[in-house]
Amino acid sequence: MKQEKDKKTEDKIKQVARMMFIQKGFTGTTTREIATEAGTNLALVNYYFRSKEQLFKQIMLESLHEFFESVVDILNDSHTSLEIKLERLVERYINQLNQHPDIPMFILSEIRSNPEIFLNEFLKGTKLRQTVLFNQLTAHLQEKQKLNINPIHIMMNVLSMTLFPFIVKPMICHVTEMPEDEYRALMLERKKLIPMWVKQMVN
Amino acid sequence: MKQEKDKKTEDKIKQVARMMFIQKGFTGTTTREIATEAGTNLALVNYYFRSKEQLFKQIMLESLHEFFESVVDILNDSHTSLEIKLERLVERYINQLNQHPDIPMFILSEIRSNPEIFLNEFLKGTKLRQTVLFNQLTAHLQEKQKLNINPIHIMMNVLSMTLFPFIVKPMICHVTEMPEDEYRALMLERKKLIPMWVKQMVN
DNA sequence: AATTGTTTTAAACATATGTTTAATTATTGA
DNA sequence: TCAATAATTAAACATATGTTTAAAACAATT
Repeated sequence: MKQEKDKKTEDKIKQVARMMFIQKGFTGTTTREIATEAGTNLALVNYYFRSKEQLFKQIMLESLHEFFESVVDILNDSHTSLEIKLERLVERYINQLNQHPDIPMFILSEIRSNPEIFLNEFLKGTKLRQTVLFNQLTAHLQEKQKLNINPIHIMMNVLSMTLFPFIVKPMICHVTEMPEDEYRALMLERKKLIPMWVKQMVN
Repeated sequence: MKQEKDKKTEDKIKQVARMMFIQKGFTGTTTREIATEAGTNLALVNYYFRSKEQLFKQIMLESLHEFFESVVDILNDSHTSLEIKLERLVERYINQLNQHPDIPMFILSEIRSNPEIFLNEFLKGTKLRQTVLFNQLTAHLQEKQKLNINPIHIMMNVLSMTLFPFIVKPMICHVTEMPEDEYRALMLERKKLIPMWVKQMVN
């Protein structure tokens, strides 16, 4: 072991690579850029991570984990009502997205450019229909005589209204001539609004 | 002029390039692939379109036009009510998306990898706040005493619920274990559902 | 201080890819 | 038919980029 003052080069490379991959994707990022940005030598990227692809996979796995982990325990909490789950889910997701607004586009872009590998390798075993939330939602729609509405619709609406605004932020800010911080404030309002709208849908 | 039987090579190149750009993005597509796929010589891509970038810009402009044109006349029709506009907007968008489901991701990916150039060059002059729909929506919310809800929220919800499901189709089909045609059927149901949900939001 | 193992470096390698060139072939109009 | 213009081709060019190599610098242990 050598240095303690500045972060070990291995970590520095990874940290820089994460930022760049998330911002510009796998093909949009070069090993030389990573090395330069990390203030190290080009060969060290391969020395520590074997290949660009290995490095990428590590980072993608962590991003996915970060992205799903934060909500999976809410989805499967058997002690809370549907309403509470909705509120918590949206609240936590929007907080998460405010901190890491580029993660969804990062994941979606990589799915697009490599669907099979991505879905099979990274997302195997992720089953939405078996969550507590999904079952509660299904039961609730039955009670309310809304059998014509597939619960997937409602799940999709929650995800759509929560995630999509972050995905299209640059575009919306542009076509509405809205500064970024004003947009961010709007996003925070949605923590209360989305659960309210969804409740209207299912009642 | 030479051939009439098969489409002129220039058109063939463009047609093939469009498919590939939309599916795999700018950096994910090579001029050699385009040439091979079009059954022509590599140099002809540059012969007819000067550069890969020129070719891309043409295609992107057309895609954007295709994407916005189909709805801009609905947004600005001064003879229809808010309700009718919502219904028509969602209906037409979903039809459009069923035919070209990859266009949104295509546009969003390119914005991501090149935000400034994209927004300034391709989207200048697109102003959502000046549409008839936006004004009607604003007035409606005032009438209904919903001044605390920024009309942008509602616009965003319409776009979110309409577009997002197409963007995440591969992912959702995977985590819900749903075949693609079943998913497509769900999407068609949303033509009626989304306007209904949005009306609940604003009333 | 010498040995050993780790980290860092510069350079080279191999390949991919956008672009250009110069020559050849095909088409058109006089 | 023939000259001029357009279309096509194979090859070369220039550069970018992931990866590897071999040597040097460094750190730690004995």
